[in-house]
Amino acid sequence: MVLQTIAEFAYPQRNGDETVVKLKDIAEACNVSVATVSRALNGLTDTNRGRTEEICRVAREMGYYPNAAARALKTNRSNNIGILYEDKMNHEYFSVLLDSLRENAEVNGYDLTFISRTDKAEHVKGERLNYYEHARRRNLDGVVVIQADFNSSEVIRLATGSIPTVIIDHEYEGCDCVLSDNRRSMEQIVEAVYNAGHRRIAFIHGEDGNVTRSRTAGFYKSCAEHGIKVPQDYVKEGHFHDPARCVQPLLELLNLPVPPTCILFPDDYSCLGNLGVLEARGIRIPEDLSIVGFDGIRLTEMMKPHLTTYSQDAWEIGHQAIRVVLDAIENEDGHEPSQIHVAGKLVEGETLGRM
Amino acid sequence: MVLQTIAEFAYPQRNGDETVVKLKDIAEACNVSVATVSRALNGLTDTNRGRTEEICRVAREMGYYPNAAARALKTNRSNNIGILYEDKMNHEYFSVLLDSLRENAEVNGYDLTFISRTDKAEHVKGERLNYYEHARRRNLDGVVVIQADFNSSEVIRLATGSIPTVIIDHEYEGCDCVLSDNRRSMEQIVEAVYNAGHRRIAFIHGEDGNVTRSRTAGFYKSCAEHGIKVPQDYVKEGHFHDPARCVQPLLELLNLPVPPTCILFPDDYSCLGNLGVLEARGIRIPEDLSIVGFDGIRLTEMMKPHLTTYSQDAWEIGHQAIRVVLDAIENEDGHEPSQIHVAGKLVEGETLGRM
DNA sequence: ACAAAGAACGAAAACGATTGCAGCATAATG
DNA sequence: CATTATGCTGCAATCGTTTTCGTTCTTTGT
Repeated sequence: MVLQTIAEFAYPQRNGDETVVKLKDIAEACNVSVATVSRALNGLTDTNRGRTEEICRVAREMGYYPNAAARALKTNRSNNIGILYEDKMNHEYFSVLLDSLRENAEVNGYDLTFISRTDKAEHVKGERLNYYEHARRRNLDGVVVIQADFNSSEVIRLATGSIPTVIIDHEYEGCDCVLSDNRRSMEQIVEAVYNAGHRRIAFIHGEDGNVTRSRTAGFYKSCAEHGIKVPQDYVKEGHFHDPARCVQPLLELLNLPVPPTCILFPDDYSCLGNLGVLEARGIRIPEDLSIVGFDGIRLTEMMKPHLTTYSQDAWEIGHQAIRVVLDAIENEDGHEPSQIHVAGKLVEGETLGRM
Repeated sequence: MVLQTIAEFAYPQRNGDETVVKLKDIAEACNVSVATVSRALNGLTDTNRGRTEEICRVAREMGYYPNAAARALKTNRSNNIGILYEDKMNHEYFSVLLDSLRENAEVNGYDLTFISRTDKAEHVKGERLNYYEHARRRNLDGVVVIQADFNSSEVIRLATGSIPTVIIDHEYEGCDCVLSDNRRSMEQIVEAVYNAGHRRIAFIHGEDGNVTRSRTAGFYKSCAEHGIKVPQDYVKEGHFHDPARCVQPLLELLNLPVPPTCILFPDDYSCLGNLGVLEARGIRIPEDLSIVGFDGIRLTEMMKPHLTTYSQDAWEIGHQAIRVVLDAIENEDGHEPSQIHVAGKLVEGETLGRM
């Protein structure tokens, strides 16, 4: 079956049509110079209308596509945007983000390339190439930093270098960045929990960092605004995407003399992964305890009961990131660094009960 | 705090060090010709030992890195490998695979670029660029197809074209491909289930395709080998990564006069997502029913009870894919197309009970 | 000591595109 | 009709490398 399909489409002249069409070929076919062809294909103004159309037609017929390397060499533009991330990307948020970046770059005619740090050049053998040099070497037009050690000199070098760079989920002063609006999202969550009647709200946050600080700030602020006084032992440190390291704080909360009626988790994973702990103690969700996750991973919708969580708009973040970096690239002079906060939205599941 | 850090590393001469060092600069500094510098840096033989070392030293000191575009133009090699995937990549398997590809490419001095199909060129405006042309145009040295419509003429064009291509999880005759050994993995699962004492084993498989066929074949084969006669209505069609579309077949199985004692799901998602259905009917896992997933996503370890599943070795698949495509690239003539099957391993959770 | 071989290097031609400049028509203007 | 403006076009330089080929100078063998 499959073989049939292949045969059907097979290209017997496997090497036959491998000649690459270049400007020169079109020029000869049209009896004009390469310069004219180049101008015509690039849609420059000073070209004869009729001839331009003919050249374009012939180019299409001959299957012409510009050689990216030659063009990059000459114009110093690669139509390529670098993606920097250091750790593994085993998180749905990143997957969606990456998809978004790719698609948004694509519609603008840009490709995405991962920035690595190795190089085969002899004279630097063994040495690690720094990100910035790598980006320069690859003629990248811009860079999107998805996830990295934001305090490393390397990343800062990149952000302050001459290549347009946008940072995701971290703030550098004077640099372009796009962030999930962590502060506001916590506020929204607290608001919803409050509206459901809860007054004893606990928060297990992730490890220290930008994200955690924003969320914690949002949590306290919103509680204060609703007149809730948060006991000190209602806020515990857990760990992102690591249920095992959230067990301890969770148990501490449950064992409190006056335990919370609702617990906010650092993310969906650490929440879902601890359902077993709750079940083991005979705690019913949401009758006995309400829980709220964060991220809105797909599984939260599939499970019973649906997890109440907060969906970060990873797609929009990617969209904005590309928009900003393209502006920096194509609008070189007039570009003003901007810090964009992207809001997500609460996903109403079934684990937040009314009190 | 963050600002401090930035200030610390700040590069006040934000444009000062932006001059790019090229061969010519090194040549002048060393009083030799560019040709010599090029040869020295590339480690060619016909160069003086002492001078070569000096040139390398100077190059390093001046912070030289070759211009990728110029090199690509001249050598017709970009040190760039294309990645093709069409759908969204919201699946852990793909994330790991991508990470693996990236890292394995990186240690070999290659970068990864996504293949898209748009282009800004005037004469093709509006028309979709086909994958093959895009790959050529970008001077990609090789392509890894992660996920695509394998029956489309475009993909086949790519696989049969002159650019080294390796296909993941699909078989084309005469083409390089790396696959999860779906057949064998099902056999291993059935074996484990059999050893746990089960004789009434049902299988909900995913939608039709290569993967499903291999798994189904493995299922039947292994059952036969163990002397199990599989009733026709023990094998149902479900859908990958879509719990909702697995509910129907699941219910049909549960309502059977002689229901199975163990159900194999197409993947972890469709399994986990249906735990609620089972719970709603008061079915205890694994006392009343054993279930087995597929994929080994992280959440399966975090949940209680741990899901018994089968972990595909995505990392190894990526490793092999890069190995194969690099061989095809660098060993152009002597390369023999190979079909590599990568085995995974059973993850013993707690949802497979003894009968 | 002399021819042949070998080692190391430089000059220059590519690679395929873009673009400033000059030229040559033709059209517009006085 | 002479002059200037305008619209297209081609020539050639250029981007930063790699690589062929020839030259020079040193080494080796007899």
